[in-house]
Amino acid sequence: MPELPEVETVRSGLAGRATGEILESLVVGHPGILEDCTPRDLSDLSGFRIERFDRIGKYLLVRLSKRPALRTLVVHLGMSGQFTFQAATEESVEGFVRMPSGYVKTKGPPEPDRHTHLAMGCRSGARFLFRDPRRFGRILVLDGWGYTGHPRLDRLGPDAISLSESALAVRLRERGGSRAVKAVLLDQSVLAGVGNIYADEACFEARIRPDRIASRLTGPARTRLARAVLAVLGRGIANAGTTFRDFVAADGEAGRNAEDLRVYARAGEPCLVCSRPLSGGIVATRGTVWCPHCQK
DNA sequence: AGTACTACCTGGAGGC
DNA sequence: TGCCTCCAGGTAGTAC
Repeated sequence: MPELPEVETVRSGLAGRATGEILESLVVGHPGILEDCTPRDLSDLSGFRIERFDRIGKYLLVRLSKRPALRTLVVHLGMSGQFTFQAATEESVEGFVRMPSGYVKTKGPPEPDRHTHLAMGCRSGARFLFRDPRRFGRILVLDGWGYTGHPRLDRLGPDAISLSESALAVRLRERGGSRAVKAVLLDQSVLAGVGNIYADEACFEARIRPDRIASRLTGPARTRLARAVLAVLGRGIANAGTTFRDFVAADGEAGRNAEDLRVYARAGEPCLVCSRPLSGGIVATRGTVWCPHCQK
């Protein structure tokens, strides 16, 4: 679901197309997705210009300015969140786009529906939509442009792909503790950005059982794990994210990484290395898949 | 302090 | 066909 590679795919897609837009009308559908802010705080962003898009872990940070004021719109996609952008030139009517040849069905961003919890119209006529059927996503408005300033952000460890392989290995040693390797990878205060899919993929690539106690890993195993984390996240970004059901990039396109996954959602199917059946179970309260032969 | 577990939420899949 | 139950999972909060 939206983990670091998916959020990075959204961020880079927006950075290229939506930077410079000026917000005009901000309409909240379901206030439950707002955290520590009100619909009024959102509508007060009218007139702010989008200066850049940043990301830390699974959080998208939309940097806004108006005269001396700086704000950050923080977006977390939860499990099923979609944050899409439709440029003014892509005039659409109920799922259709007007082209020179007439109206044609669009494969682009979704149209507003009962799962659309925030719509942001821009002065240019462009539009952002935040859609999230399961409503695990959250939106916050913060003063300033920091990477801290709210408990959610203050708790985060370093962004996973901001670390070198050796720094990541050190981090895993210092913050490993007496819990499963998978629990450590999922702990956003250790490392920000890894979720259930990439945790399983990283453990497989490092040939480490996800239920191994982290503090008992050898040095070489930690190094393999650090390398694997960076590798699987890098592949995910290169493939524009993993789409199982809901994830789409800012332009509405699905990611291509699902076909590159080696263990996630493949319990019972043959291991791509040894051909023995993959095991499935619960580790750190999450559905987990691993190869009992290849991962020790 | 560190670790473990549950509530939140909905759509889709599977059983009968 | 339709109803029911179960499952997915990121995070905060609570329990131990």
